[in-house]
Amino acid sequence: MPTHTRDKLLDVAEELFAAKGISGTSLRVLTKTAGTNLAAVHYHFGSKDGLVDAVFERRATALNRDRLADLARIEATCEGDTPPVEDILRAFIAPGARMLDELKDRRALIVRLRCRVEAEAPAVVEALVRRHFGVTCARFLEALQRAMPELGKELVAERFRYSLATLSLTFSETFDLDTIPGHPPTGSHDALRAERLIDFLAAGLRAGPDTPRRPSA
Amino acid sequence: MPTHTRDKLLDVAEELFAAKGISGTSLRVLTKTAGTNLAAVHYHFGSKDGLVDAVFERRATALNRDRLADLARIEATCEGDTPPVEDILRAFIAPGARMLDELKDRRALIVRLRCRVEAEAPAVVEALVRRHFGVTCARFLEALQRAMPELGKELVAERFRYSLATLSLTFSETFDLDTIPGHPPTGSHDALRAERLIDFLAAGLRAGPDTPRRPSA
DNA sequence: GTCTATAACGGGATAGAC
DNA sequence: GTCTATCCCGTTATAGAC
Repeated sequence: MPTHTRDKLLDVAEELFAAKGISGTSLRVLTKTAGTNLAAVHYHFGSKDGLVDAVFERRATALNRDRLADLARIEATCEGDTPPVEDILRAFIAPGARMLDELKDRRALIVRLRCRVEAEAPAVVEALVRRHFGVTCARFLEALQRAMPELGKELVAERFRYSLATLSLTFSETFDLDTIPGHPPTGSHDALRAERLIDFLAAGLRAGPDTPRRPSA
Repeated sequence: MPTHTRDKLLDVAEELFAAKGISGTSLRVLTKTAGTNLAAVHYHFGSKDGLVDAVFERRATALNRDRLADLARIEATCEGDTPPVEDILRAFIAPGARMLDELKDRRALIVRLRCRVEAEAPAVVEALVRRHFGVTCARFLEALQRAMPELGKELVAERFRYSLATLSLTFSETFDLDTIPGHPPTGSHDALRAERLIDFLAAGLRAGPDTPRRPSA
């Protein structure tokens, strides 16, 4: 295989970036782990930034495709009407959860990468996140705004932002480890966790001022 | 003032850590911004890690104190009964939002730091977040579990985790800038945004399988 | 308590052989 | 397409004068 080294670099980079962050991963340990050397990175990707972008793009492309396809399908199902919020959320969340379950052996994924990127330099966030996810997120935002016209576009946008924040951190490893001592991550099956997350987010997105203060008690 | 340099270092460090992350901030630019030099850091804090911990602790101490005080107060108000979910959330969220508004001129805060830390090395997360916020989070989790016994402790714990994730990223600068192109951050007043966040999270925390699929349409 | 100067190290990028 | 060797820079940490 001519580009075997290239793929190996992508795999190892994805894994290490997700685990230790981008700036926390040096090309030295990266290439040593991949069984190659520094020069290979610069030959195949031009620079570390080039490698970062390639790693990100490989998953983002597939993820965006699946998300938009799922959304289009459910929108086609309910002719003329808008799909329920849960279904829109599922179209956004499920493809990532599916990926997580499929790639479970290698502990690397764009879903975790998305969280990792948060703390990189603003330029990196701008270049990667907005570029790779901007249009898809805008598309889903529209769908949600159409599904809840009574809330107003601004409020839905703000709540969608909250949802994205939750999603970003939920599937990261580090967040599960901390903050609540003694309470390990609940389910190993990410697809199941996704359903519980959808319940949580859908209720939050739909929240109205008329929410009952005490449910049943 | 004898320890003027020390305070200056803490202020500048907090600001830069929140803006560029910990590993993204070098002691060189940090000390130059503070108008001092490398040696001062090691004299006052022993190492960069020592500085990080001091920066974190200064805000965490005050934040935990305020959060627990607010919670104790609202629990005292409703004798014997459990306070509503919104009030518990407000006791957790409002102190941070207050801090943000008060320290607005300097754009630094533990609330943003909390997000920044996410992508640092796991050791940093473990050392800082769990240590500084562990007991307080556990205390609030108990309160929420008492407020919603019908949901079961595990589900409440999982949803509280979602809430913490949302809170962590919501007040970060970077997250607002990306992901949804063309939609700048909504309100400048963080206390107001906190109330909207409370609505969102409370509805999510309380979500039941009986949530209506379409609210009013 | 604060400084300058420097040590000791690790980072990404590159040249050039093969 | 892959390697070794090296360059150059920025990093933290430290020594020692004041």
